[in-house]
Amino acid sequence: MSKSAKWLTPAEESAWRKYIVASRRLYEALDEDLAPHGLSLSDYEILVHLSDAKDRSLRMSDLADKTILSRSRLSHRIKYMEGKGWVERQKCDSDRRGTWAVMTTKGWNAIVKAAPDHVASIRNRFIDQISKADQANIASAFEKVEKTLREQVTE
Amino acid sequence: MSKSAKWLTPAEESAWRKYIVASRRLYEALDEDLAPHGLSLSDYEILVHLSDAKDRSLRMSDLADKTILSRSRLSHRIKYMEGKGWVERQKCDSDRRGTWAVMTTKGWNAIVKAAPDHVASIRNRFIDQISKADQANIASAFEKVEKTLREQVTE
DNA sequence: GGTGAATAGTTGAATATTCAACAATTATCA
DNA sequence: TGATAATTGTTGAATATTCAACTATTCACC
Repeated sequence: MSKSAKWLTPAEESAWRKYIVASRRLYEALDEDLAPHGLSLSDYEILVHLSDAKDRSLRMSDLADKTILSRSRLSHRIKYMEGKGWVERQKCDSDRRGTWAVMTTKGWNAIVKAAPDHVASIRNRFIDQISKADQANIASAFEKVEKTLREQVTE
Repeated sequence: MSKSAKWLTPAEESAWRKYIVASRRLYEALDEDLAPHGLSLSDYEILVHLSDAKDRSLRMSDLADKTILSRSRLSHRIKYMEGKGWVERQKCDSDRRGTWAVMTTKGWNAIVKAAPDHVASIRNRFIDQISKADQANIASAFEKVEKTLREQVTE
């Protein structure tokens, strides 16, 4: 760290503050909207990635990468979701260290039921509040941020 | 919820995904950068708001609002920070239900020491990755999002 | 002035998340 | 081959956060 000790300009500070405050509140709101379905935002993400995957199955480590969850956290979470009957674990044949997380029909039903509300929630609280142009700006800006982040990790 | 069941267009979905993924990683990175100073991002925020305040003091509830932390969480956190010697609590005279959180010199030193690294971290990982124009776009877009969120709460 | 509702803040128990250690397996490579 | 390193995933303990209940005080208002 401590490359440059250059402070933020007022414009930069404003962008940063507004982004961080809105993000925190947005996350909170989406999570609340999802709560009636008995899902947290990260549980939802887990189910989404599983439902997109071939055979609705994913190796634990792939799922952890996709959801940006630590392996340990995912393990604990999957244990919980197993209890709910939303997923099952299966031993992996090709790599015997591995485990498949497999979404059940019950899990599929849970996400199908939650999805319309969740999408409406994203729309009402985020997408519909910003212009089409800003959507594009945000997409490209954050893609850049993420790309750099990815590169910086291995620096 | 469930106002409109309208799904997201590809452009909308892309904006949403890129924003959410980058945000998660960004948060993670900033938190890691701060860790060597023995601070989490929210501890840092608590100290920032205190150091900006008159007499470096804030009522617990004001501090909770500014930092977007629940009162309970703030209470626990302040207890921890009291242990570190960064803040003290003082009974409030004008409203005897109240408590002031008061930053100590030690707390001030802690944040002064951490600030340059943290700012550099925000700069390297976020601000410097986006154009000036996008900074402005992001500021206004997220301000809008936050404003709506604030209004929606009381709906 | 007194009563009931609202607010400030804390607390301990319930949950969730991180952290460090671990077993099992596979990859690397001399 | 065989030794060492790296990867996968889990576990239990440590920490952090939420949740619900609670005390104390102030506010609203008759």
